[in-house]
Amino acid sequence: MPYTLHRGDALRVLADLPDGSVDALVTDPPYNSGGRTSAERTTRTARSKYTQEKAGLPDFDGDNKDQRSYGRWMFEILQESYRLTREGGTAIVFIDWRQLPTMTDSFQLAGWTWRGIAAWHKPASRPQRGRLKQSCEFLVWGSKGPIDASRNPLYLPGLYIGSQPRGTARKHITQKPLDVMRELVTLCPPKGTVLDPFAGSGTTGVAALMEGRSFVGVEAKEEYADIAQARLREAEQYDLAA
Amino acid sequence: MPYTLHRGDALRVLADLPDGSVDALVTDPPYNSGGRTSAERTTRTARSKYTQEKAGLPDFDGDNKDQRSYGRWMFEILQESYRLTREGGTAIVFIDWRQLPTMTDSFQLAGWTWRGIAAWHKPASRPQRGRLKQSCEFLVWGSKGPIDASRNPLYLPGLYIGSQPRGTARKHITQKPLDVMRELVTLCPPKGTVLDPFAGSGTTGVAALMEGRSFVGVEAKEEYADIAQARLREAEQYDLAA
DNA sequence: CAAGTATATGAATCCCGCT
DNA sequence: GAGCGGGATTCATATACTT
Repeated sequence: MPYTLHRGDALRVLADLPDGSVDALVTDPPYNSGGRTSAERTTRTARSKYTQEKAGLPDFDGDNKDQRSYGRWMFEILQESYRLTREGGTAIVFIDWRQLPTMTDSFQLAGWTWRGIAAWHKPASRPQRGRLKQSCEFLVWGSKGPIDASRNPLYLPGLYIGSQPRGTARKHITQKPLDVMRELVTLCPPKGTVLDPFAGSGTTGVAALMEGRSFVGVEAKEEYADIAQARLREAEQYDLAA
Repeated sequence: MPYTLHRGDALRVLADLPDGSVDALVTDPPYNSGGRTSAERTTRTARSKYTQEKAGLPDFDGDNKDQRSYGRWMFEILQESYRLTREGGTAIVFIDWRQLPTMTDSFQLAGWTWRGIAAWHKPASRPQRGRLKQSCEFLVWGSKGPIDASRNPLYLPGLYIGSQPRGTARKHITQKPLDVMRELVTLCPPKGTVLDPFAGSGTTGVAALMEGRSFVGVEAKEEYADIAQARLREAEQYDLAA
C-alpha cells in the first residue's frame, strides 16, 4: 500500500492537506504529563520524564506545554485532522490518565463524536507500593458523524494488551507494540487511508501498511522521521498474502 | 469484622457520621449515563438502561440527573466522604467512560488528590460492529494527602478482570464481581474501615469483611438494603483463617 | 529442546538536598 | 520558601542464558 511521510510541524503540515483525504486518524501524541509540578512537566525533557535509560534513543519535542496550552494544541490538531477525515471516518487517540479529561474535551470541541474509551494494558509496567499500578494507557475514540458499519463490519476489542518493544526492536521512547497497532488500524476500512500527525518511529504506519491500509504520517524530529522512513519502506514490501 | 448498614439517602446519612472515622472510600455510584440524549438518560429507569432482562431485579434511584447536576451531586458525596476519611486515606470510585471526566473533576474539587485511573474489564460485554467494544469501566482513585505506604505495603494491579455475577448470584442490576472487590478493598489497610455510600446489594461490604476490614455502608432502596443486610450477616461469619 | 535461572527495565513516584 | 534535579525504590514481565 502507498504511504507518505511528511517532515515538519504537525499543524503546519496538516493545514496543507486536502479535505476528506483520509479515513481514520490513529495517533499517539505527546502526553505532556510526567511530574507533579508544572515545572517538572514543562522543563524536563521527555526522555528524563519517561525513561531511565542512560543512552540510546533520541528525545522528542512538543512535551513541554502546561495543561491549558496542551488542551488548546490538541484541539487544533484534532480540528485539522477532522477536516482531513471523510464523513463517517473514525479517530483513535492515545493518552495517559492525567490528560484524559483534557483530551476528551479537545476531542469533542474539535467536532468529533466521542464514542468511548478503550484501554491499553502494559503488563510489564512498574508496580508501586500501597497503590494501584499505572498499567493502562487509554484510547479515546470516536467518529466524524455516524459510523457506517457496512464499510467495516469488524468487531474490535475494548482492551488491548501488549508490552513496549525492547532491545534492538525499540526505536522510540514511547513506542507502541506493533500487534496492538495492527488491531487498531483495522478500525479504518480495508484499503482506506490512516493519518498519524505524530508518527514517531512509524509504528502506526507500519501497522497500516501490513493491514492493507494506506498511510499519511507527519514527524517533526529528523532522527525519528529517518527511522520511520526506513521502517515504512520495509513494511511496503510486506506481502499481505504471506 | 464489624459492619454498619445505614438506610437512607447517602448525603443525609454521611452528614451525621464523624470526621476521620473511615480509612477508605470504595464505591460504585449510579452512573447517570446510558442513552445518547439527555432525555433518554433522565427519563428512563436504571433497569431499562443497563439491563436487557425482563424480570427480577429491583430498580434503583438517583440515576436521573443531567451531567451538570450529576457532577455537583458527586462533588457533594465525595466531599462528605473526604471529611469522613482520615488523613492518608484512599478512595476508589467506579465510573463509566461517559462520566469519567465529570468524575475526575468532582473528585478533585472535593479535595481528593487524584492519583490514577485503573480499568475493570468485563470479558462478557457485547461486541459492536465497526466499533471498539465498551468492555471497560474505570476506577478513579486517589488519596487524602500523601499516601502512607508503610501502613499498607501492598502492590495492587492496574487492571481488574471479571464478569458480573449471573443467575441466582446476581442480586443487583450493576453488581460488581466479588473477586474484583476483594482485591480493591485491600487498598484499605488491614483492620481499617471501608465506606460505601452506595452499598447496593452490599458486595463492597462483603468483600471488606472477607478481607478483614470493617465496613460502613449506606443504601437508600429498601429492597437492596435488605439484600445487603442478609449478605453482610452471612459474610460476618466467614472465617478469615479458612 | 524444554525447563529453570539470571538479568534488565518500566510515558512512575517520592524524598532529599542544593540553588 | 519555592523551584529544580538527582537518585533510590520496587516487582512483574520479557528476554537471554544455562542446565
